This record gives sequence, C-alpha cells and structure tokens, in this order.
Amino acid sequence: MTAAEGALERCELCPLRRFGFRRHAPEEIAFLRRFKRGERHLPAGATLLREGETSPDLYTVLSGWGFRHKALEDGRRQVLNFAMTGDLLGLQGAIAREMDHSVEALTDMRLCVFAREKLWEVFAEFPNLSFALTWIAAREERMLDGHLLSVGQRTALERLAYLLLHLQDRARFVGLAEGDVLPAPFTQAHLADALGITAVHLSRTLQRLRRAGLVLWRDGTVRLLDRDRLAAVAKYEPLDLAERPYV
Amino acid sequence: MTAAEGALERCELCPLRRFGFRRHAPEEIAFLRRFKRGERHLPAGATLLREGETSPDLYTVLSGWGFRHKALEDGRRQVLNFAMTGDLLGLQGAIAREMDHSVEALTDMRLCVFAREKLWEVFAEFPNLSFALTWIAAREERMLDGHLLSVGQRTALERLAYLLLHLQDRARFVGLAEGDVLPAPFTQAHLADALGITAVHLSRTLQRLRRAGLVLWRDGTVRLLDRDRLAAVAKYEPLDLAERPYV
DNA sequence: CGGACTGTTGATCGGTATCAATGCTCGTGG
DNA sequence: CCACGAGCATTGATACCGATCAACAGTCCG
Repeated sequence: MTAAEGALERCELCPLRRFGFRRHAPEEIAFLRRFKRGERHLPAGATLLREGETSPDLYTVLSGWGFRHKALEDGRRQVLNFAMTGDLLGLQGAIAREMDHSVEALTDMRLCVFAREKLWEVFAEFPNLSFALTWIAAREERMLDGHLLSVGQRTALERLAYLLLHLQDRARFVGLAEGDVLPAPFTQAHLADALGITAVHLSRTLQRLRRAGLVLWRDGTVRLLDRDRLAAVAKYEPLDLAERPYV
Repeated sequence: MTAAEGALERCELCPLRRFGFRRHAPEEIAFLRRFKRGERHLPAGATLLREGETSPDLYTVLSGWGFRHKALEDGRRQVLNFAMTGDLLGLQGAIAREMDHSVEALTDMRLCVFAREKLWEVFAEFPNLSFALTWIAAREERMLDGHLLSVGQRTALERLAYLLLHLQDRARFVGLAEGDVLPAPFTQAHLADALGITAVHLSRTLQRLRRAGLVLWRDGTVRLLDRDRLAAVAKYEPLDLAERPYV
C-alpha cells in the first residue's frame, strides 16, 4: 500500500479537512471510519445513482465533478445542480424509498462511500453529525431556491451569468478554483439543461457575455473577466457559506 | 381556558397526530412541550419570515396556508412552494445565519412556535426528531427538484396541471381536501409566480384547462375533473410520502 | 479516415410577455 | 344606500425572447 492510499483510508487525514469544513471530534472520526464502506471511482459519463432506484449507499465527493438531474418521459431533462468536492450525494435515496433524481459523473470521480443501513447510528449517537446532515440538506435547499428563482424569473443572459458566478464561488470555496478561473468539465448542453434553455440559445447567450468582455471560455476553463459587471447582470446574491460541515 | 385551548397546548393531542404523521414517543412529546414556545396566529397577507432577516423561531403550520418566495431587486418574484398543515417553516433560518427566502400567509394561519436556541437539544438528545428534521428538509428538496423540473422543462399548460395535482395531493394527505376538490386560497398571480409565467398568461392557460373539461375554479375551490387526463397533460409523478414525520 | 460529439450561425416559428381596456367583486366611506 | 376605488380576472393586439430546423466547422478518438 502506498502512502497516498493509506492516507485516503484514514479519515483523520481526509482531504476535506483542508478547506473551510468544520473539524470532527476524534470519536466522530472513529465512527466515520466504520460508517465508511470504502471508496469508489467512477469514470466520466457514468451514472452514480438513478431516478426511481434504491441505493444502499450515500456518497461524499472527494474529487471530480458530477451533476444531479431529473427527466420527463419524453426526454426533456433538467439539471438540478452540479456536485463537486465535499458535496453529499444520495441522501434523498437514503431517507425516502427511492431516488427522485439521477446523478451522473462529469469527470472521473472519487467518492467516499457510506452504508445507508448505518445512517441510523448517526442520529442515534452523533449529534454533531446529525446536525451536519440537516445542515447539508438545508444548504441544498438554499441552492435550489436560488436556481428556481433563476429559472423562473431571470432572462437567459441573467441566468447564465448567475450560474457561472454560483459555480465559481462554490469551486473557489473548496479549492478547485482561484481568482477568476472556473474549471468547466461540463458542456454547453449541461448548462442549457440547468438553465431551462436550449443548447443553441445557450451558445448565443454565451457569445453575448463574451462580446461584452465578461467571460472567456477556452480549453476547459471559464474565466470571469469582470466579476462586478457579471454580478450586476445576474443580480447575483452569493451563497452564505460560513462554517460548513461535511460527512 | 376552554377545552379547545387546553387541547392545543397539549402536544399529545396535537391535531397533526390525526393524519399520516408518525407518532412520537412519550419522552419526545415531553420535550416538544418544552421546545414549543407557544402558538402564533397570523392574519392572511402578513409576512411570517423575511428574506435576509434572522428569526428566533421556527414554525410548524397547524392550520392555514402560506407560501415561500424569493424576489429579485427589481420586483420579479418567484413563489418557491406553498405551505399548509404540517409543514415546517424557518428551518433554513435556524440553520444558516439568515433566511434566504420570505414566508407569507395566504389565509389566517395558526402556527406552533419553536425556539431556535433549543434546536441543538433536538440533535443532542432526540434521534427520532433529528431524523425527522433531516427527513423534512429532504422532502422539501424533493418538492423543489420537482418544481425546478417543471419550471425549467414543462410548458405553461403542463406546469399548471402539474402544480394543481401536486397541491391537491398534498392537501388531501393532510385532510384539507377530499376527492377532486382543492381549496384555492391563492390568486392566479400566486400560481403565475410559482410557475414562472405572467398572470395574464396564467389566465389564458387556465382557460385552456377549463375548456378541455379538466378543471373548474369557482368560489375559492378548484375541482380536478379528470385526474387521469390532467396527469397525462402534466406528465405528473406523485410525491412518495409514506410515513411522514413532523416536529 | 470516418464518425460522434460539440459548438456556431442563419432563418423562421411559436410561446409567452407586454400593453391596454374592460368587467367583476368586495369592502369602505360618504 | 349608493359611489367609489382596489384587487382580481379576462380578453385583444402586438412585440419579442427563445425554440426549432438546418447546415457546417472543429475536435477527438477508434
């Protein structure tokens, strides 16, 4: 076993500890090590969780990007949110009978796998972790509130500006981005499905942002060239993240 | 004190126990009685919680209807969801620093008030209730997933059919509706803001459903005249509610 | 080399917004 | 009791944002 592999299995060295995440107490880390069933690697494009199915596991993203989505029978698809380092996936399916949405990998992903059947122990014995789960669910709800406002009320141009700022803030918070850079593992079609517009129209809308000198998208990275003007276009309100827990 | 008033203060007689809600253990009821700060009446049209403000309380709806909403600076408003008997309001504000949305009463409301500062005791001592909180947050997330799919992908006609079915299912579950009836304490403008269309267009869209013989809206009640055809129009998938907890 | 996927651009169509006028109901005050 | 105004709903005319259909270019990869 290499040193790197060893580190991955020792929760006290969890890479998530580095960022703005809250620290766990020693007994919580001891429990998490039992709660954790292992790690899972998922190639880009693979489906982690499928709408309508039950899942024996829930996951914390250690690295890589994915997205949650939900489809209508006729193929129309809504991207509900993107997932990146530190995000919890599958809590819905652990709490209700089955998943109400699917999760797919955008890049190769590394996931920390937790056993659904031990979820109860969290509530029974670890108040901090129970709180963290509620906190995480409430945070996702906040993001959804924001997206719903966006899709319901903003124009295509505003929506796109909003989404780019949202993703860049989140990526920056977990150390995936610095300055005005945003890694872009998604295609224009993903953004279009997240914003409720067509891919064609997304392309045109992106052009407008480019021509206005607000963004640059090249070689898999977006740069937000003028954050203030972009925020003004988007009517952007940042997520208040403060002290963030994880599982 | 009248008998009715007495009953309201005794959590073991909580009116919510009547419906599909999960039963609490005696010690949980004892705690809830301490957790509960009292009851609050709110007249129709009043604002319970305001975006950007902090709230010392969270609330369970005992009776009446409200709605959660979020606005852009220029006045555009998105109705995020409706709230009725049994729904928990203000959890966001209890977990994050401040509310990210507002809550307003559609009818007079009666609310059970809980002290935010005692929320921690729930996690520290009552696993079932902690789980209930996470469950409730996850349920709200499910509803938001559904609404986002609706606003992002469905046409105005589909959205309206979907929302009416959604509300009727929820209302029926908590005993506010029977058969094909749905109490309609909201105006067309509320529905329009929930669906991301204008009130004018909502009126026209509703006409189409009326003329197709699918719905009837008179004297503050909507009747869903042909549930199957309505569900086909909406591509409706019901919420899986199963054993539902409350606080 | 060929094919799949992605992104771009043009032409046209259509769903929804906007603007405007009207009628209805209801509560209020003269 | 009636007049009035406010809020809500309806309907028509017109404008526009974004969808659709289509062609083509670039890149990647087997």
